[in-house]
Amino acid sequence: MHAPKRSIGLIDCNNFYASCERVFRPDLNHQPIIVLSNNDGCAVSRSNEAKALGIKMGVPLFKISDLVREHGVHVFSSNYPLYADMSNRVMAILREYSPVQEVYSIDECFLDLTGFHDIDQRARQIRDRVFRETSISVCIGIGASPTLSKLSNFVAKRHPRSQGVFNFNLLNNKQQESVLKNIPVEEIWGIGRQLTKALDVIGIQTALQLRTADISSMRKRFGIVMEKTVRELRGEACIELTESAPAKQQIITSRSFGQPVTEIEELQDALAHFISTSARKLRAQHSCAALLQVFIMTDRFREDQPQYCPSLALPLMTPTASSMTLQRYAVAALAAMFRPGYCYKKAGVILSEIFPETQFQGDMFAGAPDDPSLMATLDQINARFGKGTLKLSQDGSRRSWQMRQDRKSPEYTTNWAELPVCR
DNA sequence: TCTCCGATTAGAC
DNA sequence: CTAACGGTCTAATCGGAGA
Repeated sequence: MHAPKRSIGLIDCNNFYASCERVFRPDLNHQPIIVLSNNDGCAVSRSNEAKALGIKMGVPLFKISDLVREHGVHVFSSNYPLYADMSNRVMAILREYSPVQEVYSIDECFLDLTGFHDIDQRARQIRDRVFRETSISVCIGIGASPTLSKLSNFVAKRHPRSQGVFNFNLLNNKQQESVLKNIPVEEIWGIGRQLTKALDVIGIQTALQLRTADISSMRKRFGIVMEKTVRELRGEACIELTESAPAKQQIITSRSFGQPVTEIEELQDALAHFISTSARKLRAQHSCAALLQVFIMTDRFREDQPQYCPSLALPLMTPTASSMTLQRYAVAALAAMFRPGYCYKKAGVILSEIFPETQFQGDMFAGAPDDPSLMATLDQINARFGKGTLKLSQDGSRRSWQMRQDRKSPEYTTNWAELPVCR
């Protein structure tokens, strides 16, 4: 007896960040748009028109400035509060269509559609409803495994004839083969640049060739991940959907600076801010951390300048989630590492060795532990009155290090103060 | 020789 | 005018240290 064939759906928003920007700027429909990464560095989302101009994913803005000027490409800084809010709206709608949802990233989610009647029809309903209620268009791929659902999503995106929905399960073997033959291996989930190169060496270039490769020799040569990928291509679901995200094992906050930083005070201010962000995330998942790592670095692209990229790991005797305690350690680490005379371009903090907070509460022999109620109060006030209402004195008084965001749209859906006013 | 651990690699978005 | 290239996260694997 083998398991009945499953129908996994993968719903992916089209050009998500660019689409979010267009929801509130309908005048930009049919115009080329790009959205930039942090610090206005690289293009990370492009409307179809921008793709048609040849703007590649991840290209730095300065390399396409001519193209942008000549074709009047509309350029936006990333507006995460807006994208996160739009994402929540889309995901809430999708959740209504299956008892099993895994939100995989800000713009895509898996739905287990196994057992539903007329799945194609249901997928089209989902797509129409999401567009009607959010103005975001999505494509839906369906397959017997998560890998096949991703692959089907790729087909749905690439072929307009599919009208945004492609169900691999409806194909006979001959049709499956002709689809897989036309998909290059690098489009398969889990096959990145390095594996593509290594597979090419042994003559595997298409999804069909990978599906028919010998499992045990693929495993021996490439490891367990590859074995699962091959099995999934054959319709055997090896990757389980996980509905609730497990607590993070590691929390990183790091940023490139808007301009080079030379003074220790500015780095201190930035690190204090990064600690606040990380510690808040830590408390939100009811954890505490036993290891703090701090790093600062110069600009690796400036080969003409001296480079210095120190980092320091501080094991914490008592695990903590207190912003104050962590800030003190971070400042001490910085003092130990800092060397004057360098142009620093980036810094960050890493919290790891993360445990549930309860595990370390009420140890009366550990000396004076951090008082969690102080941080809880701070979090509550900020939740009620807005991010940054109350913060510690180290954090964020100096702004020279902040990232560039010259072209950010208003936070239309989450901030009254940024709503454009009609007059 | 086996096991554990930190560092490195690869991938996703 | 110039200079300008992102941020988080996980899992697997590797290689050395210590049992």
